[in-house]
Amino acid sequence: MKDSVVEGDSPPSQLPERTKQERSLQTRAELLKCARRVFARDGFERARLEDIAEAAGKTRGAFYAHFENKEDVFFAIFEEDVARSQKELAEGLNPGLSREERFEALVAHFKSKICEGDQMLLSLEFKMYALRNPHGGERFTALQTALCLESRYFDYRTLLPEFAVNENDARRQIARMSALIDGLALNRLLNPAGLDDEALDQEVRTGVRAILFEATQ
Amino acid sequence: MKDSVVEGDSPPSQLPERTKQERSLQTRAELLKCARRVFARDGFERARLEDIAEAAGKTRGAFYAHFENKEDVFFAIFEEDVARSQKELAEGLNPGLSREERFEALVAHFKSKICEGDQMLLSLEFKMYALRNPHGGERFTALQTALCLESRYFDYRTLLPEFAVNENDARRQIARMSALIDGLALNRLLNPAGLDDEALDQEVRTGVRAILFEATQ
Amino acid sequence: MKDSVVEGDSPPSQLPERTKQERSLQTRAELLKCARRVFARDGFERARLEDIAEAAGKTRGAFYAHFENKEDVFFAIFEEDVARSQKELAEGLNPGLSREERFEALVAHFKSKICEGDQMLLSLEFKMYALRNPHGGERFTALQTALCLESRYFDYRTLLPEFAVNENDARRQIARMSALIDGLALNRLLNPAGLDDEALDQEVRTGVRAILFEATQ
Amino acid sequence: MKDSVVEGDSPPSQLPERTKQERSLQTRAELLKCARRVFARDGFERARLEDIAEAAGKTRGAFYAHFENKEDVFFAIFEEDVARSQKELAEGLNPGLSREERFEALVAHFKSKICEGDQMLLSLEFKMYALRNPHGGERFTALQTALCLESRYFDYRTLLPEFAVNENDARRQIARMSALIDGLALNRLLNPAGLDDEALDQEVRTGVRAILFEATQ
DNA sequence: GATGAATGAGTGTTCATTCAT
DNA sequence: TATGAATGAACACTCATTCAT
Repeated sequence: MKDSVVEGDSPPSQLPERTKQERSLQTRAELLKCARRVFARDGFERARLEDIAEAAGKTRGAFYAHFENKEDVFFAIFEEDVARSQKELAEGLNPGLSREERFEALVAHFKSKICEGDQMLLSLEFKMYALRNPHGGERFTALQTALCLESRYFDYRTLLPEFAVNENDARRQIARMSALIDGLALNRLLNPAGLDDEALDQEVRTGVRAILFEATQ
Repeated sequence: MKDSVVEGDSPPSQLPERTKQERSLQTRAELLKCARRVFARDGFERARLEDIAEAAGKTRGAFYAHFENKEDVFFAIFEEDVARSQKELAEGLNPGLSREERFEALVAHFKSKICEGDQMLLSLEFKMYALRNPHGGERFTALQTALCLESRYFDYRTLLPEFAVNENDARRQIARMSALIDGLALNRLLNPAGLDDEALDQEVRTGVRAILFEATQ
Repeated sequence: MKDSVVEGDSPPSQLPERTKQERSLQTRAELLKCARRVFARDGFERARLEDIAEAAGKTRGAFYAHFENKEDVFFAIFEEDVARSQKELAEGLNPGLSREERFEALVAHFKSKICEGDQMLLSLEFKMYALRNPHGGERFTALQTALCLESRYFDYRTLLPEFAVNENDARRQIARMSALIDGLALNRLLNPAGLDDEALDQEVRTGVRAILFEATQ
Repeated sequence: MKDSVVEGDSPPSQLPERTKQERSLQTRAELLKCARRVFARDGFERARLEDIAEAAGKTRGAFYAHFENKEDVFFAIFEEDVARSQKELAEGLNPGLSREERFEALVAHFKSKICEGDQMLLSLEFKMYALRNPHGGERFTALQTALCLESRYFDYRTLLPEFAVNENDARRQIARMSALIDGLALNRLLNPAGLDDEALDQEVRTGVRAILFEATQ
């Protein structure tokens, strides 16, 4: 809503596009980008397909050439976000790091996520949606899994040996991390003064340290 | 479809009601109770006034006799919830308690809140709504304040001397508590196995202890 | 399309209406009447709810206060028509009639049906719809039954002893009558000159006589 | 969803096709065949051009390379059908036949038409369409004429001397035949049990005999 | 206070048709 | 000839809100 991506309202790039397929992909990408903005700003229910299409300089028809329906884009955004998040984390956690370095990488990753307002707003929206729409389907299950484990692509056990070997314990660690991030992000959005950068840093450090290193938990 | 839900959760008391005013208040209370359920289940946007009225055994007209509009009930629920939460906490924190007892009271309060699914769902919905509707108004500002400080009615400084004297520091403590609760509640709803009662207890204790007693923060 | 009812486009009667319920029933009746015209003129698919509502001097919303959806009115019209047709026939066939008089009553009934253009257009539309939408449901089955037997209300065996005692034979007689009427009506609408009143009379007489009185068939 | 129907009913022949023109004609023919199926199944309004194209293993674009628009294929199908029907009848009625043989040929022709469900469904759809779309145009007039007289190509007076010399009388004979066929076909589709092969045979025979040989009509 | 018929703006979705390639 | 992305008009249906009774 506030911190939307830098290239913001700039019109779809007029670069010389080549093939039909390329233009199609670009259209899809632009629709997706605009959809992200609109969903973040208005929430799933209030978001209007027309707003999305218009923001991308297209019509509603173009939207339906690229997505099945409203829920479809919503999922597409989510999948993109999860994939990107995993990739970023994996890149930050290369195998050679020391224990403290891994900790720092994780803290940095979480802080960066929390500070991207639109991203977190969307993530929270996904979770609320998931809570209220148990109308299944494969894609939805994947959503649930990813939201809980966030580990489809990300082989956490290799990169983060601090994760418990026991599957259930690892699950719990992840749930606690999610809780940490979601809570901080939501309340920082609502009350930036109450959770300034310093407080945020401290909270994330304390929380992550507790989750990663405290054996008993 | 009409009278289906007459005997709701706790049936509208068939006792000989006295004055018109009393019946009116009861109608309002029932509408409010049903609205809470519907909003928790469907979210603000998707909730239908007709569902609310019907669940209370009334019609849309009755609804508008007691509330201005959809947003009005939404706020009314919120105000009721905040007031009740404050009252419960205040009751748990009577002035004679020791430091550890206060800590336990706070932990119990938070755990109980987190475990009431509908309550937290509503609370999260309020916060999402607040984030997206900065369209002011006195009542809305109160909402914001209450959500951040939760202290309109609750004189925290008296009952919880652990709160910082410095206003800003107190604000931060409250923000951190909110983050703790929201995060845990949301992710517990999504993934109950990942945050079972034991994990929850531990998290709340650790979190609250850190916020209350760690001077440096 | 052509021969629509006499009171045609005359505005909804402004008579002093009494109760709320009465006005509601009148609205429903007017919507139904207009829907009949529009469906007859445009067919089910092309008919627009807005046209129907507008013709009745109401808005789309009013339509949905009285009918579930487009299919619902369609069925409602059909049910009304079947009932009326049965009633008319039953009235024409009082028990004291002679064999020839019964024959004449039947002939008159069929000729009158065939000559009501809108009515037959609708009836044909129903049948085409039934052929293409086997998506069941109780109401639809009733439609099918009524279309085939047209005998839910009409006790044909009592009033028309010429009907076969054997259920299957009676079914066949009814099917043949339907074929007679539908064929004549459709082709008369298409080519009035080819099936003028005289030819129609002759065809109906010959057809009905064959179906009623020829034992071997 | 894309290539699902490639091998359709009779698969597009994979034989080495020669010229571009031949392939074009084949595409057109396949589109036409698929269009017939789709129109018969869904009716004119509900039929989707995409379904037609897809069934032929082509895209919408190919459709528009061969037909003006939706109505255009619809007419093209109709014209093909009328031509084929005339041809079949003419082949069955070679000049040397006796009066009874001509009768039998006619009966056989009609029975065969009635029993081809899709064909009759389409024919009925054409007639309903014609009734509702008097928006002229040359082609449409031809449609009307053909539907009424079915005699553009078929010189009935030569092959069927039973047809009246008087133009109007002949017109009536044709109208009655159409009514006979349409009625039987429609009600047989709706209620196959009520009009089984035997009943159908009898009806057609009686009807055709009356139309052909009864002087007074 | 309560009813419920009616309003009317709003929105997701469909689909015939066009057009650059 | 054929593709398929894009258009844009159309339309069924929803629902918060009003108001006469």
